[in-house]
Amino acid sequence: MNEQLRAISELNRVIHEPGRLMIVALLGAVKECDFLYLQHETEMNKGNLSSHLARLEEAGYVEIEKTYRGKVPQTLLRLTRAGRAAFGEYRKGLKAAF
Amino acid sequence: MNEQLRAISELNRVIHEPGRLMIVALLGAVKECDFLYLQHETEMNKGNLSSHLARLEEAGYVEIEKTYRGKVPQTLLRLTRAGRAAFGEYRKGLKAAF
DNA sequence: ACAAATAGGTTTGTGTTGCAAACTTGTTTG
DNA sequence: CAAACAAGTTTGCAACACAAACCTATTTGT
Repeated sequence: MNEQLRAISELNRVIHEPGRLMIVALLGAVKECDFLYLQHETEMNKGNLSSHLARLEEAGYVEIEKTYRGKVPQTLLRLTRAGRAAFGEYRKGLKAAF
Repeated sequence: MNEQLRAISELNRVIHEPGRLMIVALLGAVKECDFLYLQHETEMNKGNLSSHLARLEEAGYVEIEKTYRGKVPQTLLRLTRAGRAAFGEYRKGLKAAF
């Protein structure tokens, strides 16, 4: 197997999925944001966004902090160190592939 | 939605799947090859490879020609014009995203 | 010569996903 | 105080990726 194909086959699937890739790319840029901002930016519906976030949290890539802004609940999201590292690796993989 | 996120969300899913991405990348480089060469290069099993190829053919991205080399059957694969175009778009999308 | 193994794929079965609709819990508005 | 709204989560389902089993023809071993 050549290096290009190996790089492709080793791409992290959790991050590779476009829905999650959008989330990770955004969080990589803004450090922290809330659920609704993310929903607006990605144009995903809530259900979809919620489950992608759960998967990223389960993978240890995203921290989910449930808090309040006054009386309205607010969910804050940020990449973990592992998430940032995994995203870095993913981009390195892409570079190696293309 | 910003341009980076839009580029990600518009990535062609048929091509995005790593198994198929390997196939398309390889066929983009070699113009034509047979099933077994592809299997060796990608390290996929036959079943998996066969179904990814079927999906690419159905999308109009790959041509599958069943022929013989002496008495042994040989399946030749190549990208169609549409496949080449779609792969080009996909790479442009990646560039726009990262 | 003929049974068993090999070659080259395809089809089937199954566990995972990605997705949107329906639901939940709390708050604000008429 | 009922109805609408906000902020998410859970559920249900169709599509998918993957490998095991299968198929058909040729080759090899005895």
